[in-house]
Amino acid sequence: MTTIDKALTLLACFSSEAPSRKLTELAHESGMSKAGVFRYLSGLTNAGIVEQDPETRQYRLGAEVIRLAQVRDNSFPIRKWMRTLLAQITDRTGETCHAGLVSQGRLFTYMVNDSPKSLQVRIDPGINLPYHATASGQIFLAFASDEFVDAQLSTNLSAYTDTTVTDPDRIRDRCLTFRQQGYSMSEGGVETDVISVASAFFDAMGQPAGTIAIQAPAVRMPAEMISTYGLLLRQIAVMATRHYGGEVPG
Amino acid sequence: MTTIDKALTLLACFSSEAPSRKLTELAHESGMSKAGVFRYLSGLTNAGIVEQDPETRQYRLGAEVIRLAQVRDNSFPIRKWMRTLLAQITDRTGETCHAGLVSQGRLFTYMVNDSPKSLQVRIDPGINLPYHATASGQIFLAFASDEFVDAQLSTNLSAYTDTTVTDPDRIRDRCLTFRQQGYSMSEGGVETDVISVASAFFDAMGQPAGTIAIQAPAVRMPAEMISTYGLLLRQIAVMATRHYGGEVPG
DNA sequence: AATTTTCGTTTCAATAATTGAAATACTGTT
DNA sequence: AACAGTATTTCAATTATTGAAACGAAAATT
Repeated sequence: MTTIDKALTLLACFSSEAPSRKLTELAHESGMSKAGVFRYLSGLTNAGIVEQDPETRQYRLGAEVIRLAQVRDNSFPIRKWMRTLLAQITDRTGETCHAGLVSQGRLFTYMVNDSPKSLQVRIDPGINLPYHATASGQIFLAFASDEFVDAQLSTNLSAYTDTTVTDPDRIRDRCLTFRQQGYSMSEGGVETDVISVASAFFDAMGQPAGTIAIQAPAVRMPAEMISTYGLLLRQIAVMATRHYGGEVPG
Repeated sequence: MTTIDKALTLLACFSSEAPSRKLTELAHESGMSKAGVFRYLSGLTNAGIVEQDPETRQYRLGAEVIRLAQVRDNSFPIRKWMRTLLAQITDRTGETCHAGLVSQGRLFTYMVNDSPKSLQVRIDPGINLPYHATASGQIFLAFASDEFVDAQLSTNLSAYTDTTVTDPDRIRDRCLTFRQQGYSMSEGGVETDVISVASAFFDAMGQPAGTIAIQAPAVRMPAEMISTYGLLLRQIAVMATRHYGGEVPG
């Protein structure tokens, strides 16, 4: 492992759930020495990738990552067409929807389109989507490589609610069905009384690149609506695959 | 200079103007050996910060920077209130406006709000704003430290149009006036027939952190309107400073 | 107000990684 | 088929990285 790798693994420690981190915390979490982490953070700070809060001395991501994200989006524009696709979904369903993207093996909400209704599911961009407990995560697993699925399901699968499925074998079973259907559903996987439905879009090698999902209060989601929404999402996801320059497998 | 510093300076080579770069190109531009640049890019690729186009073998920024930017925005939310401020500007003026942010000494467009009119100035987020040739850049210089101004004005100042001011001393003069006014203006600095007006917002140490600007076709910008818009932008920028947790100097 | 604890930062000699020139592999072109 | 332009890999000399421990500063506790 090179110095650069070590420095950059620190970036994985920053998430929406824990956006500001103390040095000691980072040292523990990454298993590296305090002195080393300090030096790595100094380097990242020089580049503007992270910055240190002058008051709390905690480290957080810096303004440079914003510039880089804009540049990325100009060179590989997803935002532009994704916005349109999500708008179509909310128009037709009246529900909150989001697009998930995978990076470094982690699936996160890339873009969210809020429902106009007053009772709505609230979700922010940049949130991690656990594979085993979300519709997005499961449809992703359904099309991912065996090694990837094994890696994900061999970690500790937290039960966010009473109804979270945490048994790896049951998840594998469900994913088989989801793959055939082309869409997945999850009831109360992360939060009770929330049902979500998701479909995946693919890259040029036919590997899943991201997901598109609807999240709605369970009371607005009778069984027949789930399949209707699922088919809609599958259609939209095909368009996403096309925009992405990808290929739907099989 | 540490290995990390060297690897991360490569990131500065990626911009909206040149989002995809060849290895050899990067080696030349950064003045580092080809082998070194290759290793650095490998590290950055492992972390998902950059990725290589499988066809052209060119390097571009990766999906991880998008996740990082979302996390940054959740921990230090500028987007949320900036959107509202820019909307107010376009509502009141009918013109395209943008917010600029500084990172690593470079000012770039952070957010753009398009004019509803059919004749409008087109500008994308993530574009570099040259200090000497834009209204945003000049109002930033007007409040920046002497060292910063010296550094910026001692580089080659390109003339984008016939009317671009490239004489450092004249720029310094203009900045003095702009500082007193609290807003700047630039006529045809980057593109002919475009006038822009800008104001700055500040961080907790009273240093300029970013800018807010209007860009309009020159034909819609008589002299008296420039000062009206300038005063509006100054007001809005004060609000931005407050949201940012900063302090207006003087 | 004094003490303890916690955390960030610096130091330094042993160690292990980085370094770049040159060779090699690859890709598309003449 | 040879060529030109790139991207990778190799390898021994060199140089930076390494982490334990010391230090300093701030916060929490007594």
